Amino acid sequence: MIELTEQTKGRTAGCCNPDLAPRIGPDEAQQLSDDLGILANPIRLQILDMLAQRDGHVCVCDLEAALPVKQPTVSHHLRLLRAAGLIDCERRGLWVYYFVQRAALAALRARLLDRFDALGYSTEQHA
Amino acid sequence: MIELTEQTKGRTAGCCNPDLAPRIGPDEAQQLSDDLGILANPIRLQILDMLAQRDGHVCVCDLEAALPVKQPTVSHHLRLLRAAGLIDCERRGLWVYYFVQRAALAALRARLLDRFDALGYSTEQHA
DNA sequence: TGAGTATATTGACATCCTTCAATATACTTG
DNA sequence: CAAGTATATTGAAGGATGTCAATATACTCA
Repeated sequence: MIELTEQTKGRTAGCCNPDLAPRIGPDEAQQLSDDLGILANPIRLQILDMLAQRDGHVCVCDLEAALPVKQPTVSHHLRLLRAAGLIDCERRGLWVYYFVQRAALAALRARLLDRFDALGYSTEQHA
Repeated sequence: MIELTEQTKGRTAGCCNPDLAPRIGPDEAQQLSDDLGILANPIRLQILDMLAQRDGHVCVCDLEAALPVKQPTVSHHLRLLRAAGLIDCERRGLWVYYFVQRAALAALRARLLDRFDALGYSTEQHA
């Protein structure tokens, strides 16, 4: 009689690769998921797009005027993007000017690309 | 007296680029956001990773064994990934085998990269 | 046909996310 | 300091998302 391991206990044979495991661990998966999550919102994407357009700084009232949400919502998304390190701001008098953190954006892009390539092209080159 | 347009009405001058607008419209932003959203979950990332590893098909029981969530949850995420077109499945007898849709993954990757490059490198080349 | 296994679906619950009105804070200008 | 404007924060409401127990469905084998 064969001892069943915890892994295989309760599963019949015949279909299974009992040693299958993700190459990304839970922590890395969570980190990557957070990276993607901060981008996964139409307002935030549009904000990033506008900030990237005007490499010089952009004041909040312009963003507000160009977006289909109210001022507190714009402020909310700006805060999330700032907490994620993707943008930063600078106060000039009455106005606050936001700008993209290109280094952070580039790092995020690199992380996503690494993962994506590992995902899509590990065993075959093309569909 | 100067007529105020709808755009500039209610805003003072002095800080503003009144003609600022996102290059991505609401629809495209929503689509991109959906693309990112389907990836923005640790379980789904790990599922995609495992499916990409074994290019041959993988049965659900293996996924279930390797993931820290229960069977209905695995099934739920598989359904979302399938609805997004990123994976598909095939029944063989009692078991259902899932596999990556490499073409769809490649297309998604391309869409994200396009946007990302437009975002990060429109006016300057490096941080 | 009936018992058993693999996967899917349903329904409920908790948590997070988005949004906004109301309010607070920061700053300028008179 | 007072009044006015720009932005941030708070608190609440509604919707979306993730999870699981229970159950249903699909299939195999005796």
